[in-house]
Order: sequence, then C-alpha cells, then structure tokens
Amino acid sequence: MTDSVKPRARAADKRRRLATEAARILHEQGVERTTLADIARAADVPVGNVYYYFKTKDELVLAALSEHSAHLDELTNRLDQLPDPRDRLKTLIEAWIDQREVAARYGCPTGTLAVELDKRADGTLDAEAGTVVRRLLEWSGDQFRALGLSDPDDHALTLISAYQGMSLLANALRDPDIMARQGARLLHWLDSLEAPDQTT
Amino acid sequence: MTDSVKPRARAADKRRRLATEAARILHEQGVERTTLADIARAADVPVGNVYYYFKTKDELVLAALSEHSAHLDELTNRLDQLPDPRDRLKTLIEAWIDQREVAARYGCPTGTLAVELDKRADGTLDAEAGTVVRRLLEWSGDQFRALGLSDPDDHALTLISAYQGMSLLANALRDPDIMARQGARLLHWLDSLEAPDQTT
DNA sequence: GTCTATAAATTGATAGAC
DNA sequence: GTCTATCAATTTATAGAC
Repeated sequence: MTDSVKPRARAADKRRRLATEAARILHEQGVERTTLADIARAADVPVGNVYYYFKTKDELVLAALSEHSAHLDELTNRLDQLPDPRDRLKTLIEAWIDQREVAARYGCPTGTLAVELDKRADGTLDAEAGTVVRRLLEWSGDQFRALGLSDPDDHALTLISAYQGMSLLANALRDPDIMARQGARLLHWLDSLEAPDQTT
Repeated sequence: MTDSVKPRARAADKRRRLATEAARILHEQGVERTTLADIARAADVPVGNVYYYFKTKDELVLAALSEHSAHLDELTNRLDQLPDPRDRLKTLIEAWIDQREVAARYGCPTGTLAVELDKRADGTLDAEAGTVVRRLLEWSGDQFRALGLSDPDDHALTLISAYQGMSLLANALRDPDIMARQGARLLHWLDSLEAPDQTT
C-alpha cells in the first residue's frame, strides 16, 4: 500500500526537479548551449530517462518557461496584498534591484529567453516567451490604471521596457550598479506621476 | 599584370562578403543556430574555403560584430555633422524608429548579440559585444554633457537602456508599433530636459 | 517506470589535391 | 589561393532490457 505511493511521488518529483533545473540552467547557459545531459545531470536523472517525462527538448524549454511564469504569478500575488498600487509598483522595482547580481551575470530570465527563442526556426516557441512578458505588462497596466493615470498601458510599456533595457545593459557590461542606478531613477519617476485632476 | 590583381581583389572581396553576410545572418538566425555552411552559401563561397579567411567560427562572429561597430561609427559621424547635440540625439531616436520593422523581427543587432555571446562558455567574446554598447553609451554621454546637463552618463544610460528595452519588447511581442510609441516618448523626454541655470 | 546502449543527424574543423 | 572530401565530436532521440 505504502509502496504503491512512493514511486508515484518520486516520479512527480523527478519531473519537477527536471523542470526546476531546466529553468536554472537554461537561464545561466542559454538554450542552445545547454544539452539534455546537462539538465539530466543537475536533476540527478539518467539522460535516457528524461524522455519519459519530456518528449522533446522543446518541451523542457516550455517547462522552464512555465517555472518562470509561476514565479511571476507568485510575485504579483504577493504584491497585490499591498493596498496602494503605487507601492506595488515600487516594491516590484525594489525586487528588481535586489536581483541585480543575477541580472548582471545572466540577464532577465524571461528577457534572455525571449531573445533566444525568437532566433529559432521552429516557430512553435517564439510566442511563448512573449506571453510571459505580456502578462507582466498587463499587471503593470492594471496598477497604472488603478492610479487613475492616463495611458496606463503606455506607462506599463515604459516601465517594463526600462527593466528589460537595464537588465540587458547590466548583463552586457557585467555591472550590477546599472540596475541600482536605473532602478532608483524609476522609483523617482513613479513618485513624479500624478493623476489628472478630475475636479475641474 | 592585370591577372595578378584580379584574384587578390576577389580574395579581399570574398572576405568582405563573408563578413557582411555573417553580420546579417547572425542577426537574423542567432549565433548558435547559424552554421558556417549558412554563411558560406549566402556569401557564395565553398564551405571549406571559409577557413582560409577565418580560422574559427568565433572569428566570423567577431567580424560580424566589427561590421555592426562600423555601422555605428558611420551613424555617429553623420550625426556629429549636426550643430545641436539635442538634434543629434533626436535624429538618433528617429533612426531607431525608422528601423522598427527590423527591430520587431530580429531585435537590436548588438543587443541580441550581447545576450547570445554572454551565454557562451568561451569567455573570449563575452566582452566584445559590451564594447560596442559602451561606445554608444559614451557618444550619448558626450551629447548630454554638451547640453550642460548634470549626470550626463546617467542620462545616456537611461536613453540606451530604453532603446534596448523597447527593441527587446518589440521583438518579443512582434510589434513594431512599440518602437514608434516609446520612440515618441523619448523625443518628448529629450525636449523636457533642461540644463541647470548657471546665472544664479 | 527506470535505465543502458546506441542510432541518426548535424556541424566545426582539417587534409590534401589542384 | 581555391575547393572537395572527410574526420571527429557532439547531441537529440529511440530501442529495448530490466
């Protein structure tokens, strides 16, 4: 009875471990330079066994993307607990600054994945990374909208664009300080935004 | 006499053709997904002959980077003809907007290369893409400095970061309009910048 | 469900004829 | 200088034993 449960639990565990390690290694090494053997080794799973859980390498990439997507959900859910939309956005920016060392070393996980997946002939995964970015854009737009700002979606575009840009530059120049400086500027920018006066 | 010149001229031509096509194809397909055969075919050079001009694939990547670097030089030299630094920056932004279709399809050539080269274990090419970005940062910083603005280097960082960010988003979402909208915002931002009053 | 062995294909790079 | 043929290594994916 107990024996029939354990293997199943371990099987689900292996799948999760593979997805988790895939997310980490694909971020660090990139999609093309990462072999299935790399991921299998990190997840402590024999190479041939990988195909029992993921039929192709693309499916593993997709699983990694889902991991990042889940992390994003977790973060926005936590931010939604804050009553003030402006505080939510500020806390988001502070989270980016906190991650500056990782960003300087490997870039934004979703952003670099988007760049890499775009260069693939397949065409099946091209849009997937865009979906994650779009969700972040929509959540940000909601916050600007709640603040009563005009053009909330343009503000969201500016914010996320700034994040992707500073991550890329921090990564290209290997300088985490870029994240800190541009992050501080974004915080100041947020403070300067005012809703149009509705009383007139 | 004339015969001895022709082959030499054609040899230099082949090298240039290889570099030109490498720059184009590496931008479109990415470094890892582009084979030497791809570049050789596009440059109309037999595969085995490529190694006479470039000893390794990395050297071809480096040559492609030099091409992009030369294009950047050409652009800034042209912009330097304009008397007003602010006009130089505005014309630069307008050039970005003009390239929106290419950016939406393949991203910024230097930016995507920087992302890809960072993911390589080699370590020899990691810094090379950063060098090109840094030159653009320095040129921009010079313009802000000429305008008498405080923190010219931070302004440059904001500008180039915005460019990289909007290119990445336009590419990830396959939407050239993002370049147009964010470009317009940058133009407005440039107009709003004022030098600190020196008379007081 | 798990794992080993190996197939099948691709690709960076070289040898050597012309 | 130019090109063909090919090597050597890597990597995705499968077949089949346990």
